[in-house]
Amino acid sequence: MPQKPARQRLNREVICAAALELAAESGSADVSMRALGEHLGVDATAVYRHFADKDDLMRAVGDRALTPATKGFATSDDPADDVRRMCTGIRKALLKNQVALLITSAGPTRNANELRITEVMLDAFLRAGMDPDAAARAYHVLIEYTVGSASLDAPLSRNAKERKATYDTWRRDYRALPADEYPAIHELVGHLYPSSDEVFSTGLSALIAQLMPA
Amino acid sequence: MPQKPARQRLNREVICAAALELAAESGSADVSMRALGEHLGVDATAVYRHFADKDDLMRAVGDRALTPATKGFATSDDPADDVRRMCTGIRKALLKNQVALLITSAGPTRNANELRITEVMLDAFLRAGMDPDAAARAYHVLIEYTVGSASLDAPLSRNAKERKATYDTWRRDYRALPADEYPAIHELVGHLYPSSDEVFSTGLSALIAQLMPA
DNA sequence: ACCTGAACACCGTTCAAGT
DNA sequence: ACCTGAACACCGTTCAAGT
Repeated sequence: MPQKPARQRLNREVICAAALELAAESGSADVSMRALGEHLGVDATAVYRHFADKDDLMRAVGDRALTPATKGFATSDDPADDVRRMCTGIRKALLKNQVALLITSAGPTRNANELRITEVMLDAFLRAGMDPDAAARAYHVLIEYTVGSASLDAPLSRNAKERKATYDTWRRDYRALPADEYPAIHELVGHLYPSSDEVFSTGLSALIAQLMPA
Repeated sequence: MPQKPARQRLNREVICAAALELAAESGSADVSMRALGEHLGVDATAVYRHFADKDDLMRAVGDRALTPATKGFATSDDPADDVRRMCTGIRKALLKNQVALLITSAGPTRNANELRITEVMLDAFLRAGMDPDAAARAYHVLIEYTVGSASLDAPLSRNAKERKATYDTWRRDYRALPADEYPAIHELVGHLYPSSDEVFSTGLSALIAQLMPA
């Protein structure tokens, strides 16, 4: 009678999936190799048979997290809207899996989803009639804004109630400042820290409006 | 005869200065407490008499690195230009000291320089005649863009020759892709990775032009 | 071919002890 | 009041050994 397979054979796919599970659970993509090994039911060092080092693994994990942004993305006849939807999808995927900071620190993943995103966005700029220099520049600006702001928003994005409490604390800190030294802060403190999704949307619209021809 | 003072008494100021020295030397703000102690000629754990933990220390270091951006900053009668100069100064200070990623991961420092920057920028938006909501939003967008893009540019910003080599490698990777699957990348590959300062400037101008009234 | 486990060279942080 | 040093509970990674 056949042995029941105690656990699945290790490969890059199941390792990345396990890392994303741990990241989603813990709220941080900073997963230790030992914790990852335990989650896989395997010695921590077994992962090194499939990835050169942790950096290599983290790049693969980061790219895998972007799958929802590329899977089923459909180009429309409105290039500006395509760019907007793609950037919004990237942000959503990064925040959901807590991998924005990971990608920011590990650098370009050069993996499948990242390449697809680049192709879709460059294609949209070309369809909008932009010249090559403007198209390349717009691509870099929008990627930096999208990934960069997700990195800054990530620590707060987990729990709505907790996030609101943090914002309240920060506003309280501002109100405690001497009003004569910080008059503008005192005047605007009630308006600071709106929803970070709204802030992102404001900047994204501004960049698209300014960088892409009407 | 008096003992010569073997080394300076420890305080927050000299500890931050030492951490910034180490960060500038190593090209990364990720300094270990043990390395910091050695640099100070002191046991690693002595730092804990002056900072609650490493996070507390890193926030102080991050804010201290922003000193050049606030020191001697003079408000003009052109609010848009004030915002532009402030954001450019922040970027320069972050990249010089390699502290962008540190601030991104540690969150707001709530220290003197950060508060000064907030006051100067909010004041500029008010002087530009913006309503409170638009002013607060513009502040968040510009800070996220400035700090976020510096975080992404930081790993590359150290050495011009090395940076160019990295860009060349990335362009080579793009050219190796199948042209039928990635036509837009192939068309634009020669224009990708312009100077990151130019990319930043493009985005900054676009945001200011769109968010601040003309 | 793939995984294990000991080992190495590190971490941040606590706490009793020194001065 | 301030610093030391041992100790604790971790890290990423290498490499010989197992199967």
